[in-house]
Amino acid sequence: MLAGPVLDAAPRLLGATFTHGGVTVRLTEVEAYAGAEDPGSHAHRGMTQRTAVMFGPPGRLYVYFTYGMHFCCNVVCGPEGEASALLLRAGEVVDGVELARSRRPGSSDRDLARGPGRLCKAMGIERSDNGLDLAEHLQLAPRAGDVSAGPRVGLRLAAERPWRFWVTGDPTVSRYVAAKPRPTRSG
DNA sequence: GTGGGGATTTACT
DNA sequence: GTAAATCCCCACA
Repeated sequence: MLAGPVLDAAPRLLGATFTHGGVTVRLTEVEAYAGAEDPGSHAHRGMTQRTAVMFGPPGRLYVYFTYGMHFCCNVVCGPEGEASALLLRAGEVVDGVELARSRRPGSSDRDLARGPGRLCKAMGIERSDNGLDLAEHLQLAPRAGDVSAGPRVGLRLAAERPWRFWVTGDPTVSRYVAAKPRPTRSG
């Protein structure tokens, strides 16, 4: 049961607070990536320089760059060598709101960290934070509300696995958008 | 050394 | 709702 530990950790992370760059966020949405066996995970093709952090010990931050302009961050949750992690998809800014606003001008408070790329931007997370030890950044807390589960977002492989978890009814949870097929540039 | 794809967001219609 | 923006990473030769 490789997926076991990650899927178990997901509900516990919801409601927890994550502090970085002077901003504190209450996590409302996460997404599980369960090791090398998971076709949707970056770790699927084995350890590379980029995914090395995922294969390392739990409790560290895995940051990656995507679509040429956005960072996304994960919390490594599985034991060392398993490469399981939870993508932090959304949260509510509960402290450092002004700093978050300055990083995301034009955004409403509700949208400050509503989405993985937005969350990283609001918190000032970037490539240099890859591998960061989260021991003093993550604070588990009692969760207000129930947890829902559903399909993952944005993936073209194994997206149907119900490994996205969110706080039921929370307004800062991102809207589900199915992966869009990309047109080939060859035409 | 080169080519193709990606765990997204934003602006415009 | 649809389209565009844009760097990095990985696989192959």
